[in-house]
Amino acid sequence: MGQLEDMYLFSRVVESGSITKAAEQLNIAKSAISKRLAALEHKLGIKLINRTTRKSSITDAGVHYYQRSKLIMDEVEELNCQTTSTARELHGSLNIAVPLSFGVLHLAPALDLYLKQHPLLNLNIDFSDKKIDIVEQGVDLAFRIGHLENASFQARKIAPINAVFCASPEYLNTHGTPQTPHDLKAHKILKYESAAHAGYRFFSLDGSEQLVQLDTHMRANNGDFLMAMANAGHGITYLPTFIGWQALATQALVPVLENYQLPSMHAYAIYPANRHLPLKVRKLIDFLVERFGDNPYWDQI
Amino acid sequence: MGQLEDMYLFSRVVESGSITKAAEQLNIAKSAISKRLAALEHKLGIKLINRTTRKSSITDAGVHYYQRSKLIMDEVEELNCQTTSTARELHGSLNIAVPLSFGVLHLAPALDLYLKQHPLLNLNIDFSDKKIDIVEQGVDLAFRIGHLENASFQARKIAPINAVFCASPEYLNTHGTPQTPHDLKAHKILKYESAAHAGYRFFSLDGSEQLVQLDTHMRANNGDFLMAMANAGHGITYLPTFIGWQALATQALVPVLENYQLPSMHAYAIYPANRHLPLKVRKLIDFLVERFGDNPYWDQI
DNA sequence: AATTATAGTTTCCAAAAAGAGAACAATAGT
DNA sequence: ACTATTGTTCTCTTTTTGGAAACTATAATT
Repeated sequence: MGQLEDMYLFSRVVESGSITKAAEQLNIAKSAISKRLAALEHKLGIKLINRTTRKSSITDAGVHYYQRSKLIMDEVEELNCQTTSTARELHGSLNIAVPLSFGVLHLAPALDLYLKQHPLLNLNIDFSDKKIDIVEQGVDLAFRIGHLENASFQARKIAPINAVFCASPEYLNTHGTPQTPHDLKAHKILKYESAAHAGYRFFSLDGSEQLVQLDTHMRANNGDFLMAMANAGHGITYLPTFIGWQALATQALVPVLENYQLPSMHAYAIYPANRHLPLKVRKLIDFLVERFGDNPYWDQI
Repeated sequence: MGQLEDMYLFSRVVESGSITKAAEQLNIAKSAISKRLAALEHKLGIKLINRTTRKSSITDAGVHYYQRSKLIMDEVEELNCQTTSTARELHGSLNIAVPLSFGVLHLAPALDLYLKQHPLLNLNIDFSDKKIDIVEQGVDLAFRIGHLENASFQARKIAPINAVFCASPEYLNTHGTPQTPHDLKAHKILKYESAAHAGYRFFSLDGSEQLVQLDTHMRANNGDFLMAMANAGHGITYLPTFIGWQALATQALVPVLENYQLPSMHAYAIYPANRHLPLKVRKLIDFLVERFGDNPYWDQI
């Protein structure tokens, strides 16, 4: 195998953190990686990765080689696209990680369309709400909903995410309809995700702000489940419209506290902070931005 | 084989001008080149070289791919050196073409030393006075003596080349010693090379210039032969000091017309006008410049 | 126009390289 | 000390690659 392929192999080892993980991601035997890495090191005459039985650490020379290799691989990729794309379609594989609900509900149909437009692309998709390390996992593209904390990657907004407090009419009939954030304390709250943010920060329409701590009746890391529970009258949930739009449209769920807002959120496409992002990925992002836009279809009802 | 290796293969085909020549230079069967080039084109989805049975011409896409490939290969080469050289010697192969006389007399001893300093280098040397196309031949380095006409390559002066009209004492005793350029018309001239420059342009020490056409008694494209003939009393020759220095020192040959000069010449190292010249080549040039200098040993007597 | 010479392709076969899988070795964490 | 896990080594199989010669097409020659 060629030098360029060795570079790729090596970069996968570096990014995934171990030979074993790299082998899994690349779907080849770890013995192959071990051998080729050793061969590369022998050819260069210098150790790139210090290996102990339990952990590997990159050497100084390895860091340098890795960084330069990245640039070179980017250039090759770019050249291949440039040379090819004049006469050909987007092709190759698209490795993406998507959050469960948003992925199933909105990305899946969009990807279906995108792949029909570019039949030479093949898709490798991982549904999960875990916040993966895109570099370590070696994915081309992932998605985040909410806010971006660290910026160890590039990001682009693909849609605004609105959410409303809502409940089933039956529930509200029984328990009453809250008029102020404070009223929520008397209600059963169905909350998304972990204990990370224990309180909600409300902005009223006149601009004033209040923080309200709420006990939760149920907690889950899946929006569809929370919607189903709200539908079944289990309480009030703060539901993104991309999940609840249809239920809200049919009045199966009714919004409450419409005069108050919580901090706005966005859906982001995130990708490794490389110098160059492959055309197939950029095009996909463009496509999604175009499809969802500033006022996505699920908010247009 | 890897993509990078394909690039190299392709560039050799482009530079040599044909698959067959590239195969000869690379010492592999032309069938291999044909197959791999076809595979590369297939992968890119575009023809890089238009082939007819008798000649090949590069396509537009091919030109683009070639140029970009060159840059990429340079970067890889540079990276390899950088990564490697911290802990290792110069290595790899050195492909050079040298002129016959100068090569045997002065480059050979220098190369001997250089290779002893860098034992991991292996040498591939072609002695010939033909002016080869360094790109087409795929050599790393070649040498020219005289003047550079076209500049389809980079060049660096490695030594001044002086030459004097001289003859054996016996000859001068018999035929007399010329005092002016014009006097040479009465002498037997042993001339280097072809009919290219039929006349000599003399500069006298006071700066005046005169062109003298001389008939030649003997013509050869080998300086050693001309020196031997002059030694044997066959006539007057315009002999570079790098050939004649010892004969001149021992008075086996005596200079004439020392008050006149011909246009000055230099020995040049020439190399392809790439962006980056390999370290092993640059070091060799440095070494030669250092060794010969502005006043080479053959002129210090 | 027929012939010749040459450049590239194809085909077949041998050789080399690469990957899989299992056994093995080494060590960090328990 | 034990265990789990990581990387290496070994053998075997599969895949890829390269060489040789036959084949094809066409430019140059006659």
